[in-house]
Amino acid sequence: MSDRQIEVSEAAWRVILQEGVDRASLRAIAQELGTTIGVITHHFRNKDELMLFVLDRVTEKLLEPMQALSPEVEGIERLGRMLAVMLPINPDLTEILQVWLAFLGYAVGRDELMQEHQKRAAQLKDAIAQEIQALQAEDIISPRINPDLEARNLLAFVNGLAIDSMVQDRPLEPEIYLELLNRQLHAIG
Amino acid sequence: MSDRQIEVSEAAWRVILQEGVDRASLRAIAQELGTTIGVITHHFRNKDELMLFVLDRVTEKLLEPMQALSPEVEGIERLGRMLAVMLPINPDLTEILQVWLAFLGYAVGRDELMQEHQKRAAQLKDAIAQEIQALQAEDIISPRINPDLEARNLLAFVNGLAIDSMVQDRPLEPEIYLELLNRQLHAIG
DNA sequence: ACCTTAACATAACAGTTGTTATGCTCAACA
DNA sequence: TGTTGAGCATAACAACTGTTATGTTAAGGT
Repeated sequence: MSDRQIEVSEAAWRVILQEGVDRASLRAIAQELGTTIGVITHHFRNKDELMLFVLDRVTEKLLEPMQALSPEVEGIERLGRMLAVMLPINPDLTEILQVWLAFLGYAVGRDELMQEHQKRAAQLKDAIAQEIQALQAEDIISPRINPDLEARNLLAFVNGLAIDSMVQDRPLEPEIYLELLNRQLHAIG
Repeated sequence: MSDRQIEVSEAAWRVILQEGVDRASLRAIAQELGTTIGVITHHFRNKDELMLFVLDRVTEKLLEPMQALSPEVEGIERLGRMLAVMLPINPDLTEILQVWLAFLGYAVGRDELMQEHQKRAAQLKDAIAQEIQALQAEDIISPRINPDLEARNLLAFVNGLAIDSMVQDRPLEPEIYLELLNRQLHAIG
């Protein structure tokens, strides 16, 4: 994972946002980078490898802030914060979610790529489920609920809100997204 | 909207599911149809028009069962049924949702196409919001909640469940999706 | 019998795609 | 000083893209 690879992937990132995944050709990416395709072919075996690299960066950008959460944040609020990093509440997150959605749609009809999504979704789900279990151990959440199911439920909700922000003509105010998320958490705690 | 146009769009539908939107070329669609591309070019001005036609069919297949709901079904159950037609609880719906997701991802970086999605999403949202208002008029739902916001909230949830069924390695049981939806409805009623 | 038109098939078009091979340049090292 | 390799540019490749023009065929109407 060299610096140059990251630069290339970020050029690809921008092309995907502006033109769409399927139109993110090597030449278009190279142009966005301000070079020729030689740079890309030198740093990546082929296009698929580059695309997977970009997808990796999407996952990173979502998982990182989750794992970087201060240990001071505890209880239900911690769970809320973990989920809030997937909410379309600032331009950065909106970008990430757009690229994620582009890749997800791109994976329909591409079984191998869809499996990659499943791997990453499983990671996310496990992280949330684990946190729920921790909260159960602290008697903050009822032991009767199923951590795995609840994690999927919550992730479905934040994913849905991400889509909402793109398909509704205007996204809701950030505070409202957060409020809706809190309502979900309240239903558990 | 001739019969032949529908046949072509359904061939396109199948190619999208099996190969992906971006790989649904005119030649691939014609082959799936068992003809040559002459059929397509004769019945559609260009490819974009065909694609929009397919997108229309996605919306139809979601809105139709919503509007076809028997007037006997009333109250909260009616709202639930309206939303349940977007749940990944049978193969047909799973197909529809996959094509929808493929198109949605395809729309990232294509502003015109994204606006089409927004139009259709607005239709859906209005239908749900209207039903909520009706329930408020019948004193079944608190007048304090915002129909529009609640409609977006509920749609986000069912959309999220649709995504869940694709990115999690195994979809949940149909009854569980329905149960999760019911929980959402309970939080309102 | 003649004309028209719908419904295709076929072919050619210029443009774009990812991949591969080859060549260049310059810094690091022996 | 000579050699090696990384980093990149350039060019050529066959395969594929949507669009358009031009046939062909058969049915319907007059």
